[in-house]
Amino acid sequence: MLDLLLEADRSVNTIAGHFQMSRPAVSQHLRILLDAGLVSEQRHGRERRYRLVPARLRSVRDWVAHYEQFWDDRFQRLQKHLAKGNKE
Amino acid sequence: MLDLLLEADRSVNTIAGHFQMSRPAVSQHLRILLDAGLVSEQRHGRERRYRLVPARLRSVRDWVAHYEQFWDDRFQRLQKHLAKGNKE
DNA sequence: TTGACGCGTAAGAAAAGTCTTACCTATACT
DNA sequence: AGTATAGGTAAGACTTTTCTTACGCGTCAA
Repeated sequence: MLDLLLEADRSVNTIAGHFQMSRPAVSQHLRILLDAGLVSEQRHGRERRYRLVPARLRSVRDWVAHYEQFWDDRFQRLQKHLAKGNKE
Repeated sequence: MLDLLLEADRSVNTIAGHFQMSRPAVSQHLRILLDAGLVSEQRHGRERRYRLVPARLRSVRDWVAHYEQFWDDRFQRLQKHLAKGNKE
């Protein structure tokens, strides 16, 4: 669903067309994404188009990214250790 | 749990000590993370220490990050559109 | 204003996830 | 060998998620 929204804003029916599940099911998924702030809703007549909210996705990315410091820290510690070892 | 492993490799019991849930429950969580490749297992005697696998976390981050191109693309399209508008 | 369309929500069934206890194996200590 | 420790796995209870169908409300078009 996020992939679909990556291409363009889409209505519920359009999205549902790409899945096997029923329209209400898609609606419920979108509700979750909306509550999570990952998508926003635009009303156009009787349609509702959903759109990605990149800022929110960024915060998810950042949350995961923070675990990657791990290797850097570990590598630095190793380097320090080796530097000390050379002196002694 | 990932936060705990961010600090250092840890045994199951050590991890379980930080939670209210039972050790088997923690074991099951670790199994999931292991299957997902987010952590690795090192055996030390009768202990099993778990360690973050940053490469895998990176791929999660990248997966999310790719949705952020959205704004850039959209902005570029807008700029092109405006540029064209100025000429005409 | 009547019918069709787009969509949300409610209720309940079905499926998946997440615990706990009980039990088993492997390593370590004496 | 005998006992303690670390931890995985199985079975089952309980919770949560994720569907589906049925229905209601607003918008559009005749």
